[in-house]
Amino acid sequence: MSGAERNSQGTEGAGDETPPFRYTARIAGEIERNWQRRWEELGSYHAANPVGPLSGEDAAAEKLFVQDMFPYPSGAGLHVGHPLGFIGTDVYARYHRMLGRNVLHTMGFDAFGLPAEQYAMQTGTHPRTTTENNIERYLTQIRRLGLGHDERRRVATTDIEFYKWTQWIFLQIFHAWYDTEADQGRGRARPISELEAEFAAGKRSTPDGTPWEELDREQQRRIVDSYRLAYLSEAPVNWCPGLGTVVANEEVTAEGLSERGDFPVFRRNLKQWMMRITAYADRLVDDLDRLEWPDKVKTMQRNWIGRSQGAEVYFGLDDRAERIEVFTTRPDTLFGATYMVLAPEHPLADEILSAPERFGSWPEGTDQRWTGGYSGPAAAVAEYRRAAETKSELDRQENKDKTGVFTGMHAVNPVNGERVPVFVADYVLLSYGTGAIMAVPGQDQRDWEFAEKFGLPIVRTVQPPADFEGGAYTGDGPAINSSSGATGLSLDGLDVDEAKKKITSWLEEHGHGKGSVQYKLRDWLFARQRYWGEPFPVVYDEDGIPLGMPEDQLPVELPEVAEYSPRTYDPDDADSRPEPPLSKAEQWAEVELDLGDGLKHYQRDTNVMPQWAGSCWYQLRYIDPENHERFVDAENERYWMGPRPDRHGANDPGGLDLYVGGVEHAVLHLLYARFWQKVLYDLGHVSAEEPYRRLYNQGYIQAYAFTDSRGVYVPAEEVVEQDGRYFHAGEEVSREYGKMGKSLKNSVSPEEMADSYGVDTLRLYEMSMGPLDSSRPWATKDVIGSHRFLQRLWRNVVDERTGQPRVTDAEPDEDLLRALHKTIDSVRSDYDSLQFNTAVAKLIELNNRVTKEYSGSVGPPRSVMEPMVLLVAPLTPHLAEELWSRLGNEESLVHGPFPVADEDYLVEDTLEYPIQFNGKVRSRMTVPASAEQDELRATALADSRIQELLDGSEPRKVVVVPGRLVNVVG
RNA sequence: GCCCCCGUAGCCCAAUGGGCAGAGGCAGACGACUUAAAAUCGUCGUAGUGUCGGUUCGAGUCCGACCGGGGGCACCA
Repeated sequence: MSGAERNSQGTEGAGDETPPFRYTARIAGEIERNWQRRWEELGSYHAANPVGPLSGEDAAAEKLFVQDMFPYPSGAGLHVGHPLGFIGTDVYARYHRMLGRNVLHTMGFDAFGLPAEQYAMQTGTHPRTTTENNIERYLTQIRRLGLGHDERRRVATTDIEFYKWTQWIFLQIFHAWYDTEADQGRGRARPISELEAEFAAGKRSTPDGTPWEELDREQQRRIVDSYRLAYLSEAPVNWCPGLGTVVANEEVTAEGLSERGDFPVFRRNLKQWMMRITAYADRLVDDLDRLEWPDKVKTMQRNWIGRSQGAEVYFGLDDRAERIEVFTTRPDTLFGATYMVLAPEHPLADEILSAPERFGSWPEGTDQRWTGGYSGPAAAVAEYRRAAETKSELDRQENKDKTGVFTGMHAVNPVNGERVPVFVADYVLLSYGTGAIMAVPGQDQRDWEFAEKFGLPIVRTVQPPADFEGGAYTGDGPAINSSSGATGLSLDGLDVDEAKKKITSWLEEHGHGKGSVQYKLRDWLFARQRYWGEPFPVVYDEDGIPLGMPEDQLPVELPEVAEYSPRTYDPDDADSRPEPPLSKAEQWAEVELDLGDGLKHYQRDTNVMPQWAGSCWYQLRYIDPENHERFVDAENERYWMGPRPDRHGANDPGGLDLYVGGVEHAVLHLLYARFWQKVLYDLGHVSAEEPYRRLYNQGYIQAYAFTDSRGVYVPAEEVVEQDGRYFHAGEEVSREYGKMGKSLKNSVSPEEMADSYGVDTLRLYEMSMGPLDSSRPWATKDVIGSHRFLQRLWRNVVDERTGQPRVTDAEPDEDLLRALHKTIDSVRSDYDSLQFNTAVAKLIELNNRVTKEYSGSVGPPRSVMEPMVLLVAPLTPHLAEELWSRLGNEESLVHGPFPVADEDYLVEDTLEYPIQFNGKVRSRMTVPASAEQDELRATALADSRIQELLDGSEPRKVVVVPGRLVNVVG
């Protein structure tokens, strides 16, 4: 499309007769540039802190902290979908700023990450250069939107001053441990020095009981290190050869691929940094109840943490000292446990492999189905394990057929002394619970399937309903077949909950088990073998013991390297090993330091932190971006984020007031950030227990895309619709609905819209097209409607020929006053609840009314137009400022005033009631608003139409709803 | 397979704790302005709320089943 044609969709193409002061795209653009410059000169969006370099008197006011999810400054440029949430938060922030609140709203950049690194690999451009260029470009785009950000508070995670504090926080976590006994068993992070002191004082015994002072320094360190909240662990991690790095569980899709790049991920034992997020599992679940978050996100976090209550049960083994420990959520079904299953990697399976003499052949009478065709348990288990290891996650998912082999061992069910066979099967996972289960086919569908296949006994221990058909019964019911003469225990007749309680205490009493809680949540794998991330502030001594850098040596800056990429491999090469880029900076990696016992040689950690690190705490840095002494000043933190029981109830955990972003961060960023916040809280560095008190997920702007017969995308803006079919250049094309993007040829940029209509029109349209939290299709052709409204509003204030105000000092009539105050009232409540679409509708409605009444030579009353200008100001700030100033006001309206509805105009003197007859509206009546039930009833029954319908008979019933209607039932 | 959310006019969307189905915008028709067109302004439809059943004086709203769309989880014992 040519430039001229493109313009014709806007108002720029208006002919010579266009009145000189009409609100066109050209005038809108001038106004927007002007006011953006004025705001900058005035520092209109500067929020005052109580103390420090950004302190100011405004901090005496009630605060509001509004935040958008940290954007990644991609080089691709924004489309109109990106700023939806940014505009939403801006409208909310502006509204509250006008109400007199001290509003903190800014935006920084989550700027570490792969794209800049990959671009560096291709072009040799330093990732910092790319990142900084992208940030500048991004800023140019969002600044044009007129967002009221405090520019002084912009941060980027890649700023050295910023990541110095990210490293500092890492050290706090590294130098801390979780005391599960603290705070009445809720647990709390404490400094690691306090743990060492407990060991040294003998208050806490070492794992094997050796007195502390008898251990050498290295042994002591190994023990202490095993308690740290950030720790090194040699454990199975997600190794992604295609990316050349390990990734967190949260970054692996259900198909076993990396979320970024879709490369296969393999479980490999590698030494890696972990964060002990599991220590916080209970608090992370429980505190969800204290948050004003969408239920959907809370549910996703609950599912991810996956807390389940149950019991550990110990099964003795035939002729052996060991026992098998299992975790079950259904200890009440113990009498139905007819076999057991170990995960293929279970330690007990190792013993079978290491004792082929004992497990060389099958016990007499072993069922053929149990052998897998092998000569004995040792061979069968070895082969089964090997097969399980090579199976990818995807294979395991696709094939849910139960497989397994018998181990040759029998265990003893503690409740009745019966011998049950022990199997190895891959439907049991080593990583969950104890890696072993008691199998209860009667009450578990998976066990049922296995039992059927292997010919194992099935015992129902819960009575299913009479009409129950099918396999395992997992519902409630009375316990059956659940007693034993041998042990004297009986659960028969108890319902599931009662039976659970009884059996759990019986197990504890007899030493056969105990109540237990399990979680799906695993510790957070925190290291990446990449370049463009925060280096770990850690060095290793000659014993390989990790030591935190002293605070005064922070930041540990990223070194220059020749190669920005880690070594990557064939995506399927599971046996490859990570080689971080920083390990190639040998000069940097080897370092002489004095860490207290003289100048010594150390080796730096060559991993970098995952991209999530910066976004775990950036809200704290927004508060105090210029503080060089501390990551955030305590008083400033308390002001902006501290708990406010007076406003939010006694249980308020604190946190910022409104956090808006997409739902895709439900478990990653939002879980990690909560975790860091809680550690910082425990260690006394912050006053808020939660980072984000209120969360709101904005929807997405989507778009139609069109493909021709070859399946190639054609420019969406050139497609025409005819009778429900779509054509491009005369050829029929097919329509699909989804994302907006350059490659789909359906991308619309904010700049195009701003050029055609002005930014205020774009902002207004985005806010009016639907509720902020729902997704909807973009429709460029609809934007004109928002623009027309602004033109009419402008015309009601400004004479299009002279540019002079049209308003008069005449008093509006009472009807108009009522309409105005009703609008004020409902727009305020819509703004409060983020219902911007209905606020816009009400403003248009009122403006249409004014337009109708005052379209002639007499302009509308100033006392109506001034409040209207103030009401739209959060949505269209540039236009509103311009009109406000043309109305003769010298002060900017950024800090108010904001109209207040006069209650007197909200109550009506008379009301029109519908009168229903048998539920259908048949007539109407107008009565005084004060009319009581009896009067309403009498007036309704006296209505001629109702009389007619009743036709002389008595109504069977009359329903009177004051303020609503009257329903006569005949 | 299980769980959650959503289906209102040609399209995007409104509609208090059940209480008059329509606030607003787009598109459309007609009209004003214009030599004409664009732009602008004015006037005006259209659906009975995905389907079936239930509760109720009264259901878009509550309950059940089903259909369609979106999302989450998926051997987690």
